[in-house]
Amino acid sequence: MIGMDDGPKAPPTLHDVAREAGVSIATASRALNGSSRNVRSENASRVRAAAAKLDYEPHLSAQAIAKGSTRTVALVVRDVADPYFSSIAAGVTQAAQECRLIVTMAVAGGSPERELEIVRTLRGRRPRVIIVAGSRVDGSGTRGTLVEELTEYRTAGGRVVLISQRDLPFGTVTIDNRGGAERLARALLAAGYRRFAVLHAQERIRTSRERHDGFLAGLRHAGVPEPLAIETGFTRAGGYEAARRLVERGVADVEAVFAVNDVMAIGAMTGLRDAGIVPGRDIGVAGFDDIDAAVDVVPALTTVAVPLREAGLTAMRLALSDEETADHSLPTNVVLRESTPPRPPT
Amino acid sequence: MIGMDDGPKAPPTLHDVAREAGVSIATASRALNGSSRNVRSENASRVRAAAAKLDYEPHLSAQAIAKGSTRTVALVVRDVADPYFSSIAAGVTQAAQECRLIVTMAVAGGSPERELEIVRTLRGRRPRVIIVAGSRVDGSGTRGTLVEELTEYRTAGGRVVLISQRDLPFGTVTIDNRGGAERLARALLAAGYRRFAVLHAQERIRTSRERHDGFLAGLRHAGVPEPLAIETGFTRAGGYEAARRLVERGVADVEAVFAVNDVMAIGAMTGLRDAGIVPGRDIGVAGFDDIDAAVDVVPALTTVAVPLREAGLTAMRLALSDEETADHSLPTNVVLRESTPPRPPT
DNA sequence: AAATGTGCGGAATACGTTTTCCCGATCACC
DNA sequence: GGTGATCGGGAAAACGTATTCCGCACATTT
Repeated sequence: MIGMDDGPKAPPTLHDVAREAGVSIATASRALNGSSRNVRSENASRVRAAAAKLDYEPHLSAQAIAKGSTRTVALVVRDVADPYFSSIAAGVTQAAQECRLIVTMAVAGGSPERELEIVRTLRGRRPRVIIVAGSRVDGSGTRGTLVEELTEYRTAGGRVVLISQRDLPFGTVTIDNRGGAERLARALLAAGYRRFAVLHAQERIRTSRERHDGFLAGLRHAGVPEPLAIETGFTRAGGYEAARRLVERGVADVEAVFAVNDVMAIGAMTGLRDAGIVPGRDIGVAGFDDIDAAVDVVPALTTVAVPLREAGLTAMRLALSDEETADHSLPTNVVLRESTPPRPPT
Repeated sequence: MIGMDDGPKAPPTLHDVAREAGVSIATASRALNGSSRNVRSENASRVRAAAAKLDYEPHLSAQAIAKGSTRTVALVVRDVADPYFSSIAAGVTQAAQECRLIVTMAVAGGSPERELEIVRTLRGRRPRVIIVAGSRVDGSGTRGTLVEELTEYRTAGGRVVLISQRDLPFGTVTIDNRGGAERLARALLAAGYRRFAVLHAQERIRTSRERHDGFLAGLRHAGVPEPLAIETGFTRAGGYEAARRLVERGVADVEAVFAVNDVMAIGAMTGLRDAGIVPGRDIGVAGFDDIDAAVDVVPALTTVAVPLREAGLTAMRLALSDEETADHSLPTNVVLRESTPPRPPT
């Protein structure tokens, strides 16, 4: 036993299995992944036995290169830890699993450059599908080359699906932000609210813009004053800060605050409360997304439910369908809760 | 142009690049990924130019098979949408990115069989590292074969790191659940609480057990009555339901509720409130994890902060270090908030 | 019984890289 | 000017699998 090498032992290959079973590797390959060709059942079972005995697992890279295609789908998101994206990821993962596909995830962190770099190196993995969720901005400079990159990938036979990114020549699944916000506005009008403040993010963030526009559209022709618009960050901290600004300015003339997403709304509620204004009693608050926390907050948050997991599922299905550039829009649902109690008519 | 095939155009290969640059593929390969060999700088730049012109991206599977190793790390979690795991995933992803590694994620969904199946097929991808976070149970039947599978993977040269799973012969990073719960118990005692209820999950869920045990240990020798133990699901719904049961039973003799994680605690708060008992005023509530929602809930939740992202980072670092089976424990921190106000001495 | 088909095993090739090995050219040194 | 070393280029082998192609044995038809 002198000189025995205890280093890494190479995993068994198809060759080993074939030898163990006493057949050629061609037969072994055919036996293990049912090809169009038949193999005598006795040989087949011997091969299977050998594979089990050696604990053989096919080398996916080798298969990929031999077959010229992989079984992976690449998902790029802005941030895994954000419930918005992780819900989408859960949907994608679930749908992929049903098709026996493996999903690999990359995190772009909100940087368009990083996003571009990721998509570029992703091509090297030759995934069957690339799904891009939540590119941060639109219309900006690097966006163009991202489109080029994806187009090139598609001409090489890949499938591309974008989530929450309209107007690009790929399959897209979008959220009905505009319609949801519009219906929310109407619901708030119906509840007796008349004077609003809107907490929104930068114009270039499309989701924020769409929700803001939709809300204004819902208010139109209702004869209510133009809402006060406050620009802030797309985060909880942004909502908090905006609420403070709102309070400083004086809040007597606003009856309800609409924040373009739930985390902002929740931050705003805390901000208002810290300033002595009780959400749901002194002022109405509404958000958008219906994240889990919306029901746990007090008062429970009025919001617009967005089927995020569903969006992931749909994206995956769209990718596997044969429509190249379908646009699939998902409906949103207004959910009224205690943060916007009906307001007695003045 | 008749008969022009507009179908998928194969992406350029190293061969194409070499031809374009007028050199051999060997030279092209050497020029593109600085090998130990030198190539004349003129040739090198011509190759680079050709690669850029053709928009060449190396086929990672081919590289993997030629080099015999990949640059991927495989992460298996129970559920991406759960903030607990997505935070860990964020940490892993970040650390991996720093090392130019790609992370692929698989979701086990809390099923040990599925987990085993995943790890098995994962071997086929020959990742450099496998990180398993939150296997659900321990000591059970399939656990054994999972260990076998991972051991085999390691003898083949792979690195294994387990998160939140002690006592297994691999690198592990664990959370100091016991200590955190113990200190939480002491803090609550110091705040004047004496009579507790503990909302916990099944015994086989290790995290739940450790936190429960730690809490009891913190209470020991304090001369307080044995806490009331209520078993329920490890989820928000479980917490809600347990709270209802607690209220039905009669809640007069409990001063504070400790739920073994935050989502349970938050569910319990809602459950209590729905029954007319106001958390933070009528009864104290504490959780564990310090998820983001803990501060947005009203009253803000007393809890034990767990460095989840950090756990992911540490796991990745541990995997890349050369200690085979180090055990890295991460500290936890008690955070007192409004859900457990100091209680006036009776 | 010859001709034709059919079922199945195996050798060989392909996939896109990296790497080893060989070979010619240039250089340094005596 | 010969000898050896160094440098860099290219041919070819290797990685592990899928698949094409060839050939053999056997069954079916005429």
